[in-house]
Amino acid sequence: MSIDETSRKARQRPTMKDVAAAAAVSLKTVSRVVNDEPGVRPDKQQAVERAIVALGFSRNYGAAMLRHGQSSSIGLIVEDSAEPFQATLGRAIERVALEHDSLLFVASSAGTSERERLLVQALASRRVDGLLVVPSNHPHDYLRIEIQSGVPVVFVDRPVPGIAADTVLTDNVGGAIQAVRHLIDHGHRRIAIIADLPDIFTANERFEGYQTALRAAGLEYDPSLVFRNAPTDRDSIAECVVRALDREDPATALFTGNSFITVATLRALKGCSHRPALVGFDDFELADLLTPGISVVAQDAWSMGTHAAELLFKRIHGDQSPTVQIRLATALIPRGSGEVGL
Amino acid sequence: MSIDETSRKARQRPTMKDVAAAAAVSLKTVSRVVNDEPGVRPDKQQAVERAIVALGFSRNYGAAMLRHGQSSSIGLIVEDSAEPFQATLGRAIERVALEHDSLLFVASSAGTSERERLLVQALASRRVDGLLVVPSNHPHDYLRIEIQSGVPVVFVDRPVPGIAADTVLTDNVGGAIQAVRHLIDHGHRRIAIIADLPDIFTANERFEGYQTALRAAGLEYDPSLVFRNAPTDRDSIAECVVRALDREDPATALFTGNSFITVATLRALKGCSHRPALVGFDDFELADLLTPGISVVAQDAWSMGTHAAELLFKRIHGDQSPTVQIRLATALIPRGSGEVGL
DNA sequence: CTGAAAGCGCTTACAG
DNA sequence: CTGAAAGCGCTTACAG
Repeated sequence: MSIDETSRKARQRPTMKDVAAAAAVSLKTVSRVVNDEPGVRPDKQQAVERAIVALGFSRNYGAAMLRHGQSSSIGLIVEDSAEPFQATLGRAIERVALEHDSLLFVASSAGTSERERLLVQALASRRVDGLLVVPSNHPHDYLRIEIQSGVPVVFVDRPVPGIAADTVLTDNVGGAIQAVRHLIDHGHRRIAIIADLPDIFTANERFEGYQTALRAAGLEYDPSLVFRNAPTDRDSIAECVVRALDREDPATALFTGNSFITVATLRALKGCSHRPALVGFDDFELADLLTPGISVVAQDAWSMGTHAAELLFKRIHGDQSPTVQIRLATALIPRGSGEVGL
Repeated sequence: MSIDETSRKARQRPTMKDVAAAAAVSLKTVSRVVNDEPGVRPDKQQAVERAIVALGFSRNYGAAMLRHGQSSSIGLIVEDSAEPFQATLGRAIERVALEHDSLLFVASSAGTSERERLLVQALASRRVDGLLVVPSNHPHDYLRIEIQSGVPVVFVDRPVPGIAADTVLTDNVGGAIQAVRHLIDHGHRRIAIIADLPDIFTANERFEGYQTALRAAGLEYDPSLVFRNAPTDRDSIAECVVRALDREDPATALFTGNSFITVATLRALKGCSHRPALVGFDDFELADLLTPGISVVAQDAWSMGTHAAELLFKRIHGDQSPTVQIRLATALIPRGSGEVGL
């Protein structure tokens, strides 16, 4: 009964063979019509089109794929598809995919390499035409295998050392320099940085920018103003804020290394009587509605996704030119918090 | 040259046949090992497993699908996958899908029915095992066709009149009642509502809750406090705010019908000397960091997605029981803006 | 426990 | 302009 049900359902969808029978033409003629191939007599063409509508036929891409090797789908692996930056990235990629008649699988790795490997394999099994990956900071041998198998891969937001593939990055160093210089321009000399763990690529680059900006301004580098070990929980970040401010020679300005840290810092600062100047890396919603508005160096997730996806489809369409790395500029958005003097 | 390249690439991936040859067994034995079927002698099993690793074999799901009719993938159609509520929905669905060894296609309809139809067809062509849809408010005949073809469909956030399918909704009426009663409890008698267009299902339900709460408290319904035509641009919403407040008998409290409207209202209110009380429908990030914190009635996107996906997989696994509709409760979160008296 | 044959729904390569 | 045959990589149904 249940098996019967299943096989009936499977048969319920009409195939090209059914269409051919209904239109009294051969299977191949239906195929030509469906694929817009030339050389079909108008009357047969019409008969086929009518049969397609009448039967409610929809071509089985899977079957076509089996023969010609293209699945008309691509995959995106991020850490967390619900996080705003990555969600926007996905939306932009989705748009480009649709332009190429492709559909997007979205999968979240949660930042673990086991999960990432599992997802790469799952996507490879579906024979996606290409893969976009925001890589976790771990070995990626399984990705090398896919690349060797001929699956185009583009890395987004972070490169993977040792694997040559197109990569789209934010200009993290430049962005951090913008942020810190902005604070220096407003008279600050003691600027603390609260950033992600040093094993994260973007965190390292942003720290490098921080140092460069200080050096360029002839400011002394004070290690006691550097907090690079902020784990991703609010309390530890709040502790960093206290350590930066609650002392004899406090920081007068803060540079926060990503939007999670920025927001956690704001929570810690809430209710403080004398607040330091602040510029955050990465924009976030409502930054302009807070009092004061939060100045940020913004990354452009939308163009990042667009560039990455376009790069990927070039490869899918056979582009064999050398691997490229794209760096996207950031934009300083002053909203008040960074324009506070001493 | 380029064609050669392509065919070489296509052949680069080893097939079960290759594995069978390498392990000196038949194709069927490889199939048994790959599918964890019983009845394979341990030594052959090992030989196959070794060959799989050695060749880097990964099963082609597409080919398997062709035979047994399951693609091990599902599709999600939302209006905008980058919008926080829908992004969280997608993330929750993704999680459930992975538990069922399924991968998730995410596609954004931009709220237009042409795009939605196109996406339904694209997903149907890929023979997804099921479809989750946040439907646009338009006819959905193309969906009825898919349902008749046997594709399980679950509607999320909004029902589709005339199509019987599992549906997961927020208790919009109850949530609106919670919000408005909260304002009434704090002494407000003149409560304005700024909500979405009446052709939107959720907007209607929330308006119904607004009316019910007023009636229950014996308050007069004043049509001049009702703004149900707010198009989705900031300026029109700002205009509604002005019309509600800048008059002889102003509203003392505002109920905003979704988070976009809430935020636009806050922007309009920024800098106002005397701000009305406010409760918004739907939570948003940083609502607690604003001054005052914004009180909201929160929907639970995560459980919404989880429920919807679990419902879908039950259907995929053959559940034929009657269609259900799930209503998820909302939660009032007081943060300050709604606890302002007269 | 094992395997040879047929077939899923298409496209490719070829013949007329 | 049209179609019959073979084959893509698997699973199903069956025979040993």
